[in-house]
Amino acid sequence: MRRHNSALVLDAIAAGPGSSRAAVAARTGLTKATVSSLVDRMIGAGLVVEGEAQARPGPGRRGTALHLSPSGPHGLGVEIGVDYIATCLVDLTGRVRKRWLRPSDNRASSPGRVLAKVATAVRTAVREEVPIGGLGVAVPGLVESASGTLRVAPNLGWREVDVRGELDRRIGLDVPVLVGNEANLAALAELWHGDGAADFVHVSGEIGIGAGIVVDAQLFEGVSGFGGEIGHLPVDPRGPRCPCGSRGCLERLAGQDEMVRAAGVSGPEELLTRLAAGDRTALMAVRSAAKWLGVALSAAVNLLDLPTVVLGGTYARLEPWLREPLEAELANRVMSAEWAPVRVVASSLGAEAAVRGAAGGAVRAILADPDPYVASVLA
Amino acid sequence: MRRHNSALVLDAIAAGPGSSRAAVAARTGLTKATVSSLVDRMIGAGLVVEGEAQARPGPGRRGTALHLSPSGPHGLGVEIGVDYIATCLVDLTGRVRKRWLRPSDNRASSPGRVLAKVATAVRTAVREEVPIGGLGVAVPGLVESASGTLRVAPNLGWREVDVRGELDRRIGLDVPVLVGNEANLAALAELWHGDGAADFVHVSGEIGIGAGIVVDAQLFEGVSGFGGEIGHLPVDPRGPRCPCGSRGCLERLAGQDEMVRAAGVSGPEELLTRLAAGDRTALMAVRSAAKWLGVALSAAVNLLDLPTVVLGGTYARLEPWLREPLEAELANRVMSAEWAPVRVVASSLGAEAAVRGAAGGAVRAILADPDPYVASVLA
DNA sequence: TGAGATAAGTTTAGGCATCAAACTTATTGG
DNA sequence: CCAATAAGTTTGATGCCTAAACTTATCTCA
Repeated sequence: MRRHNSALVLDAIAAGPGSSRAAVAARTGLTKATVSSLVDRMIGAGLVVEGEAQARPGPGRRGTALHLSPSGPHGLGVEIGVDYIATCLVDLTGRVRKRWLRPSDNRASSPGRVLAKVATAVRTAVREEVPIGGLGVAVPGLVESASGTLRVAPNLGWREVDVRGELDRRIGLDVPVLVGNEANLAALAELWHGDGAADFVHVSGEIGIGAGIVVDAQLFEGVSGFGGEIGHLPVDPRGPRCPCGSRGCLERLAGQDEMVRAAGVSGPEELLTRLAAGDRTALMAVRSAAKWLGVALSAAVNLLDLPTVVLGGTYARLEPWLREPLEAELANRVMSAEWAPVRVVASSLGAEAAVRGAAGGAVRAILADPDPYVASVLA
Repeated sequence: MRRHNSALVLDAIAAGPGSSRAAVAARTGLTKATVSSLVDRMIGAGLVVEGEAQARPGPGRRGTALHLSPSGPHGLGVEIGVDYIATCLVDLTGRVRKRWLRPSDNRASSPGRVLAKVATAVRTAVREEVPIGGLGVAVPGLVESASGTLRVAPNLGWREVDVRGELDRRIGLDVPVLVGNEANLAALAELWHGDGAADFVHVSGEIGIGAGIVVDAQLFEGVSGFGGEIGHLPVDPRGPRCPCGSRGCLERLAGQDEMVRAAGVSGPEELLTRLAAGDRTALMAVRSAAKWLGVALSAAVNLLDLPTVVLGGTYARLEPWLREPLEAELANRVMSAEWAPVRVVASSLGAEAAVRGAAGGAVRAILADPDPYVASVLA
């Protein structure tokens, strides 16, 4: 009962920062008395702080503003990329306190060695002297989220790695550890920090192509966490062979590597300069990727009836060149398109989305069900 | 609180019919005292009945078996087909008490005239003298389930029909009215009465092709209830024009009408006899439909990672001829297929699934949240 | 400047569902 | 027929919520 209502109240405060107790009561349908007692508990636990009394138009006592505490528990996010390890520390409101990025060729290292680096990164962040409420880890592969096990990460060459267990062992931190697929966490970050859309596919093009599907403000994980794995949708049955064993996979036709190869450049940075300069080969390469992306996305959009496509990762920066051909392809293939066209937008977080999602996920767990945390602090 | 626990307890009784109060307590984690009081309430409201005391292996008092009451509130389901109106009455356990089927060319009638017939069907069922706890209506079109409004039903030629409102007006029955898409309700029926699979796509081929997607024992409705509308997935970009305005829609290539046309027969019945007789044209027609079906289903299966495809409606009876080419197509196109092949099974309910789903949905609403019903009965 | 009006937030008394533990009832087996 | 065992009920305590009265703070108007 209290558990449920605590979540309700905290959610109201998060949704409307600066609300008074009375406003929260009106919003949640609880009585002022109940809200008062729950809020006091959460202030005691350091989740909520009181702010200035707000002005009001007419007569009457002014309400005291309530906010999520910026010095409350922080979420620590780590992203294990193919060639880097990114870390960031966010507070309850989602603001980034500090971030780190260190290059690391994880493809060439064993899981053990990489996780040791992750542990070092975590220890560095812990030195910031802010309370850590949870740890989130984003990995570019298939994750069984319940156990925190990485089943397979093709682009790292890893299989069956008990990420949660390993990290629990390597860092003495007694906090919940969330392990998630990089694309899924990026989609969640977009949900929390984006333009407010609650239904979309978020495609992030890094070395691989991942998609996170958000329906009704909830991540759609699919049956075995495999949901939304769009990278290996076979878009061209007669296309080139893919390391996964199939033919004409999206990733093979629209991934970063393929764009770079087709454009004849050294990497994504050069690709961007060439595009800006109007280089014909580069433009063609991106246009072709957009077309294949459109084929795969239209299947998702048709089936799940999603109104929005968010371009994340490398695709975010390529948006000016991707958008038009992608929208054309979608308009052609999506059945409800002429009635309600699919919106294509660039992610506001870009390549940073995954870490932000990992860090956010760690604190969101507290926000979604604060009572256990409150109880543990007050005990 | 009580509301939540009532649902918990009733769910335990439904899942394990014949359990004792003590067993339910163990299963739900509530105390025996709490379970006793909740069960007594539900017995009072006529949802639950006590059965014989069960034998037990050792010493100790025997528990009294608890069952969902077969004389409790019944669900009344009505299906508005293109050329028939089907009705059925089911009890809390899902057993069919009685069913009706009357031919009716609904394509040629106005919504008002058809809904008048539905009202008559409802009145007939009410004469059975069993308590009606809810009414479910299955329609072959796009439904906004919250309001009970039919947005559009291409195969009936209807648009914007307030089905719930109209029926509320025409029948004096004061019960909740559930309006749902025929394919979605059929999928739910399969979930409740099928072989226990909790994740599948259910495709039903009637005049149109509808799909219901069930993930984690929950119907996936999509953003605007449009989810899983597979009938107009464009499977062949260069295919024939479809009344919907697009080209090469699945429905146009694999629907009942197309199979019948391609086989050169008068209707589905004749198609079946010809198939049984080994008629070459009929076999080819079905094989082609299976191929297109495979194209559309593989997109769904890839994206949602579903392990099972259920053939419903007319397809259920065609399963012996559909299965092999369909499985071949899926094996080819589904990425995870060689690792975990997609199972193709025939629906156990066939053409009856939609009515069953409508009737079941009406009572499930009570099972899922019994307290309001209990309160209203005891008041 | 002060009384009246208005609204925020707190206190208090009461209700209701749950739980733990004691108790009653039913059954088996020596 | 009595000890052991388990189902189900009764009882008293606890915790959380609510309604309603109360206190505090602020504005407005005379």
